[in-house]
Amino acid sequence: MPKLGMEPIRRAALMQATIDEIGAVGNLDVTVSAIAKRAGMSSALAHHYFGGKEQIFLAAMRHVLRVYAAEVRDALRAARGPHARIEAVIRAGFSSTNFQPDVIAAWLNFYVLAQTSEDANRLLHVYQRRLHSNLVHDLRPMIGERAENAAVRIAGLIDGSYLRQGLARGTGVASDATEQVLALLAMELKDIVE
Amino acid sequence: MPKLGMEPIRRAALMQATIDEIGAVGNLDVTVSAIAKRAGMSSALAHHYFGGKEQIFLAAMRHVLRVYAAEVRDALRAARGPHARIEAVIRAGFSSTNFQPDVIAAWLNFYVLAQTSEDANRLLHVYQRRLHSNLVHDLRPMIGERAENAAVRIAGLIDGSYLRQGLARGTGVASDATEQVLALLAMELKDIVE
Amino acid sequence: MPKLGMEPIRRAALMQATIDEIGAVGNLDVTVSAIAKRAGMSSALAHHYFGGKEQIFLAAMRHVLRVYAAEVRDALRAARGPHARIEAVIRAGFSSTNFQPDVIAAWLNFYVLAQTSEDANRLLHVYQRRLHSNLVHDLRPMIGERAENAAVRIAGLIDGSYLRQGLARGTGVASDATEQVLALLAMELKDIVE
Amino acid sequence: MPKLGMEPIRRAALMQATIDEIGAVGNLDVTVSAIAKRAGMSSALAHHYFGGKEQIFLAAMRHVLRVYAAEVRDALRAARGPHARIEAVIRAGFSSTNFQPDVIAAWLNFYVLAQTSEDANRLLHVYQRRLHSNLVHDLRPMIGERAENAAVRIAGLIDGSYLRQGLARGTGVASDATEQVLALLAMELKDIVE
DNA sequence: AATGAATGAGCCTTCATTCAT
DNA sequence: AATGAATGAAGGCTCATTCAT
Repeated sequence: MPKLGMEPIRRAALMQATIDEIGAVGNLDVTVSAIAKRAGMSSALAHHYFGGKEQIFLAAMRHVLRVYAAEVRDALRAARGPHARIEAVIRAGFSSTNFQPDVIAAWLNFYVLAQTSEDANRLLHVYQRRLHSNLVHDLRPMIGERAENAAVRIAGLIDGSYLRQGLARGTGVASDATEQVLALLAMELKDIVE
Repeated sequence: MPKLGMEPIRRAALMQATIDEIGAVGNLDVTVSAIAKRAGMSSALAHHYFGGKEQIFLAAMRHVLRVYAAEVRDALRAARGPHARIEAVIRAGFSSTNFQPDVIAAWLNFYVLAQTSEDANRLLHVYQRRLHSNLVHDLRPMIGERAENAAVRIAGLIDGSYLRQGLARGTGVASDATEQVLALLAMELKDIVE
Repeated sequence: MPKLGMEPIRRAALMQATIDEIGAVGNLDVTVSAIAKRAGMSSALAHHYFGGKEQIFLAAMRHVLRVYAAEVRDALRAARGPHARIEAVIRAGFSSTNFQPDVIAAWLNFYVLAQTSEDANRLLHVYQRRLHSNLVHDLRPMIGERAENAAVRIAGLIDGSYLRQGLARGTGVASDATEQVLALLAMELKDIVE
Repeated sequence: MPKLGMEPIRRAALMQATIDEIGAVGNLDVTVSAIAKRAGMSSALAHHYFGGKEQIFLAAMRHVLRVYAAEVRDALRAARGPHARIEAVIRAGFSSTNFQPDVIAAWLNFYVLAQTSEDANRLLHVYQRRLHSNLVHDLRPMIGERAENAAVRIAGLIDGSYLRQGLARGTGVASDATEQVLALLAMELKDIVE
């Protein structure tokens, strides 16, 4: 069975398994063995490829962020005009890929991990900065200098919706979350005199 | 040496020590021994009083919620008129008592705990419902049926600000968070045609 | 069964068990579990009392050194005159207590440990310095300035005999080793012109 | 790329790498992977050539012994007369080749290994017997029947010096060790009446 | 009321070794 | 000839929890 070039395959399998396992368990109290088993290999191999537990977590986190970033990029490419672009960014966050229980659980736990791990903290900051600049970039043409604060609020509400969704396990209504953020967007755009 | 009435004192000390320890460690990977030591007693005694680790966590969580609730109550009592009351509720969330690193870390971790523990989940829902109804209660006189959605957005932004604050450890700017939520409130109130 | 004041008893049992286990296994590839089992307790308790494997080793090493030191001290106390004292020091090293397979194996392994552990190195140096100064102290009255080098040779032969004894497991002839060192001593004392 | 005659080269590289690695680590807790990497090959290949870890150790040990034996042989060849020959044997042990930290560490660890491995034990005995007979062979013409015991003492001091040198890592003074053994030799030769 | 004593269970990690290519 | 892939086994260590005092 052993083939060559297994490394990327194994790594990908482990990253996905990590997300799934965190989703299944609900927190970061996840054993390397469980992740490895879910990925169909021994825990020793997982260590061989990643070096340690934290690095497995970080890789999984990067994976989630990468998927999210790709989704945003695609959505932006298809959008026409600033308003459509902002809406695209918002909708991407609540897409079926990102708004699933497993992924939400992973995000939430990554926030916790970020309190301890410098690397995790950095990754999350990258995400936040990117979201912020995406929003500002398209808000500015429409509302000028108020774009900065508006972006903070919109991003804040997105995260808040995520957080709250983490609680209501199972009954996730992505549509509602999306609508609330879009409603906020509408207000921000209409609100001439702040 | 004292023999009578130690229990409530011990329990209170343990709850506070739990918050502190979670804040210090940054996550729920907190040992009962560490908590007990911080509270100045043996871990065996901690078990004796609370029965187990999860129950210690839950008690700490209730404590945080209780403190928060008291703060809101006091703020509401001092406020005059619906607008002032809403502002009071918002400000309470970012008060110096609740917006400290330790407490934020505790909150964040309770969200994670709520994904596993039914009791924790219930407690967090109580908090959310209370916040929601507080907001709706005073928004309705001003904006009628739009109060429901507005409350969802405001509460969402409050939670989102908390979440984001958990990341920017140390550089907490409660004022900014408060301002952003108040700005949202202003928009919600002004926004006649939704 | 749990009593109070168990700590010193447990610690002593662990130290002895460590010596025995090293002797039985023949090297430092000794598991904490095996030591603990030999001492009649769980490995967790061993960790509780000593903190870790290396510290268990060091404690055992100190124990061996302490026993040796006590034996030397007693022997010195009973000896009359410089010559008798030196002979006492030499004989102590090959006493039935110190020249047993277990203890020899332990010594040999401690030498290895001393190459890695700073603490172990220090302990062994203490032993060497003490032996050296003991020898010099009583040699000097008899052979003056030649005492230094004579002491180096005598101590060296003592250690060498130990080393060689480590190989000939089982067939330990303490008497021969002692005789050889005493013979060296005789030469050192007689050798007027060096 | 080469295909023929690689085996002896690979084996030699592994033996040397083993010595180096033991010297670097300070004990026998040396991984096959580390040895193989140092020798520039995969650990699988190391197993392929030697069969297992212990056999790698034994091969390295034989290598050390072989180098030592060659050095002694050369020295003996150049020496004229019994006294010169004995001195040559002594000096060989403390030659720059054999008295280096790496090699000393290896020797020391081989002594430990000899307590467990029958093969290692045998190898070390071969060394000891050879040293002994070398010494006796040239001592006998000079001091007759006293040669046996003198050889034991000289060999013992050589080993003891080695052992002590293992401790004083870095500050190796081969000259002093040599001088002490030569001084002992002088005494043994002069000492008419034992 | 309070604690030292004690442990079973479990996790991360390492490593020698094997196997297919 | 040589190696990447893979794993079983084991070890050190931690921790929640229990118990006798």
